[in-house]
Amino acid sequence: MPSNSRRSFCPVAFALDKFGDKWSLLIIRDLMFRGKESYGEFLESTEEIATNILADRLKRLESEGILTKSRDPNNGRRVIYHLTDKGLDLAPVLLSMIQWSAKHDPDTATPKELLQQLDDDLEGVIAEIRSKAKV
Amino acid sequence: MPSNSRRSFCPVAFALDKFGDKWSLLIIRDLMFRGKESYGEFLESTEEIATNILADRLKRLESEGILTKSRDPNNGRRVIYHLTDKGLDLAPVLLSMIQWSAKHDPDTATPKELLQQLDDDLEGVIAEIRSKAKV
DNA sequence: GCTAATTACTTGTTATTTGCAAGTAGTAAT
DNA sequence: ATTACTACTTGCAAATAACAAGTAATTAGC
Repeated sequence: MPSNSRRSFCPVAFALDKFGDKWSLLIIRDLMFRGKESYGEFLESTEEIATNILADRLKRLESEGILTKSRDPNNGRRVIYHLTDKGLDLAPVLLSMIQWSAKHDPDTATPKELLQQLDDDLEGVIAEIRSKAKV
Repeated sequence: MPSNSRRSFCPVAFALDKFGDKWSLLIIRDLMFRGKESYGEFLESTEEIATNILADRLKRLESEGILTKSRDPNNGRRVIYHLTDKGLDLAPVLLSMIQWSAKHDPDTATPKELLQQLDDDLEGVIAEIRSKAKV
């Protein structure tokens, strides 16, 4: 995106332009929390993203440097996606959204233990996410 | 929204369904950080939201309990909007987005002092936002 | 009280994006 | 060589957003 097409130089607008839609953060969630890494796995999520939208978002997120695309060395027809450091830096955004929803959605699926962990040691949770991703 | 129309019970999906579009968080930003409170002030922001979209988002955010609508007691033709506690609880989400953009957008407009404050005393910044809103 | 100016929207139309269904292409297994 | 698997692409209809214009309620000035 050329810089003269930006809506503004506001950091909130910048972030929204990168992942501010109904699907991008769900893909990032799948990568960050659920160990998913392939196209087919993303399609299986209960929110049921459309296949063309998934392809589009993966392309955009890759071009923004939030994730990377590569071949699975064990299965040449499988493409695997991973979060970059830039993508992993979104952990605090996701985690604060999870905390907000846990507080305001009576039917949230978040386990109480994770919420406790987030309250007690947010940095530790983030470090754990990073260390799992580094494998 | 009836609970059977939910995409899932994932907290990330819940949050995205409430404010996961290109405009909602910019309105919340204006309320939270810029002291804006009226329709006309929101329209003035540099991102140039369309007037029908603004009306729609204000209605949605109000119905979700994120903001409230009232008449300005000093000017009866002016409607003023304020964040509820539920809306103020989004401060960590906004602030983590600001931190992410500050790190990854070379042209970000965020002042260095605020970034330092966020690193040093995030809770203090959030408390300040709350206290300013309580007026 | 009448007129003009403010402020907050609504409405109608066009452009863009999404969602759905189907099809294509490269790689692997047999 | 054939079939299956995996990752997409394409075409079309529906929904959403953007743009331009108009309406309604309130206030301020005369």
